[in-house]
Amino acid sequence: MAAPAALALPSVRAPSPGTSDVLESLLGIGVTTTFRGGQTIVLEGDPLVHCYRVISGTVRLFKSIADGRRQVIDFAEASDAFGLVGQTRYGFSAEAVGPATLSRHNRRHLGGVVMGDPQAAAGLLDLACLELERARAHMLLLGRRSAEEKVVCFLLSYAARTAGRFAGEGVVHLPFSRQDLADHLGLTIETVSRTFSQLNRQGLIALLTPQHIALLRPGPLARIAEGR
Amino acid sequence: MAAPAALALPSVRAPSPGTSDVLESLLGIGVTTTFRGGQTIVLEGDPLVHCYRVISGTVRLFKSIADGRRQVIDFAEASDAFGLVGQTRYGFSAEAVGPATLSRHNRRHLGGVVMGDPQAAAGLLDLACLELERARAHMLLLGRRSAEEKVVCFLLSYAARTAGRFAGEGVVHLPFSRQDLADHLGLTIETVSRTFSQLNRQGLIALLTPQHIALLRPGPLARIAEGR
DNA sequence: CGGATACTTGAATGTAATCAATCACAGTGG
DNA sequence: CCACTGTGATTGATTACATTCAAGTATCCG
Repeated sequence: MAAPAALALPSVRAPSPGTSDVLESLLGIGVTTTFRGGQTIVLEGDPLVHCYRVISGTVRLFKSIADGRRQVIDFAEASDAFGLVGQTRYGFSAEAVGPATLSRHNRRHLGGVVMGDPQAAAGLLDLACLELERARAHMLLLGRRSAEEKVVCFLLSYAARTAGRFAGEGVVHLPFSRQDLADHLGLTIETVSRTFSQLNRQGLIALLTPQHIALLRPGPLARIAEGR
Repeated sequence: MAAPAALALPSVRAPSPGTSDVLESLLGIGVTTTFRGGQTIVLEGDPLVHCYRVISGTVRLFKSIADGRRQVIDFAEASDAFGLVGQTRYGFSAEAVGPATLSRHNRRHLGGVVMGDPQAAAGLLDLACLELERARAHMLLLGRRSAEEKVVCFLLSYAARTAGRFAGEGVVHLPFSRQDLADHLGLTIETVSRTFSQLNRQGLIALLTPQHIALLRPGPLARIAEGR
C-alpha cells in the first residue's frame, strides 16, 4: 500500500486563475510565519512535516554538497508553494532571501485531501507536472548552454514569471544576490557579473541598479536564448 | 476546473514491491510495440496521447535545442514508464537506444483512474515525486560537479539502479553510447572517454569493454562522488 | 565618516571543449 | 580467409571559456 502521496514540489506556482483555489483547498488553514533574510525555513534531509506558501518576499530552494557548493533549484515568490510533494524528508533546503512571510501548513492534511477529493488530487498532479517540466528545462540550461545563454534565458523566463509584479515595463527585479543567481545558473558570481556588463555594453540590457535590469532589446535577447 | 492530471514523468521506476501494481492499475491494458535502435518513440512538443512502459531495451529521454545540442534527461529501462504526467504535450523526446519493446497505453485512461481511485492517484503522485527528486539531484550534478565527479556519480547511481540486472558483481553495463552519456552529464564524448581512461589508470575502475565497466574500488569512488 | 557588504573589473590559470588522428571492432564483399 | 569500410571509442594537441585570485568601486548602515 503506497504511502499517501506527499509532494515535495520546489516552488509550485499558482499560474492560471482557478488553480489558486486548488492550492487553497489543498493547504487548508495555515499559520503565518515571518523570517529574516538568510534564515532557514526548511533543511534538506529533515522530516517533511510542513509545506509552505510564500506570502511575501523570496525564498531560495537549494541542494548542497558537503564542501559548500550549492545548486539553487528554484526561487519561490508570492503565491508559490513548496514542500507539497515528497515521501518522508525534504529534498532541498529553503532560506528566506530577504525578510519574508510564509504560511505554514501541516502536510498530514494534504494526504487526506488527496484521498478524499479527486479534483484536488488532480490539481496537485498538475502542479507536480509543471514543476517537473521546469526542472527538465533547467537541466538543459545547466548542461548545454553557455554562460551568456544561461543569463539571458534566465532573465527572459524570470521576467515572464514576474511580469507586472515589479517595476515598469521591461524591467526585471532580482531580489536575490549574484551568488544566489550564480548558484542557480551553475556559474560563479564573477561570470554572472561580467555577462551582465557585457550585455549592458552591447545595449541589450540596462543595469539600472544591481537588482533592476531593463530588457532593452527583447528580440536579440530571445535570439541569444535560443542559441543563435 | 483543472484538466485531469496527466503526468509527463520521464522515466518512472517501479521501485519497491507493491508499486508495480500501482503502475499496472494506472496503465490498464496496453499495446506492445517494438522499436529499432535510434527510432523515435515520442517527439518533444507532440500532443500527449500515449504513455509508455519499457518492457525490454533502453530508451533515452531528452530535450534539445534547435542547433542540435541535447540534454539527456534520463534513461528508461525495463519496467520504467514515461509520459505518465503532463498537460497537453510531451516535454521531451524519447528514442530507443537499441532494439526495444514497450507497451503503449492511452493516457485518457489515466485521467479516469486518477479521478476514481484515490489510492492510484496517490501512487502516481509518489512516482512524480520520485522523479522530481531525481531531476533535482541531477541539476546539482550538472551545475556544480566536475567532469570526474559527474562520471563517478553517474557510475555509482546507475550501478545501484541496475543492480543485478546485468553482468557480474560490481560490473556496470552501459547500453548507450558515449555521446548519450556525454549528453546526460553535460560533457563531450572526449571528456567522458578521457575520464574513464583516467579512472582506469588509477585502478578505480576496469574498462572490460567500452560498455562494461567494473567498479574496482567503491570506497575511493564514493569519496570522489562526494567531492573529496 | 568609517566599515562592511555586494558588485564589478582585471589578470592569470585551469578545466573542459574543439580540432584532429589513431585505434578497435563488426560487418561486407572480394 | 582477409582486406576494406564504417562506426564508435580513445588519445593527442591546441584553444577557449569560465574560474580563480586579486583589486577596485559603490552602496548601505552604523
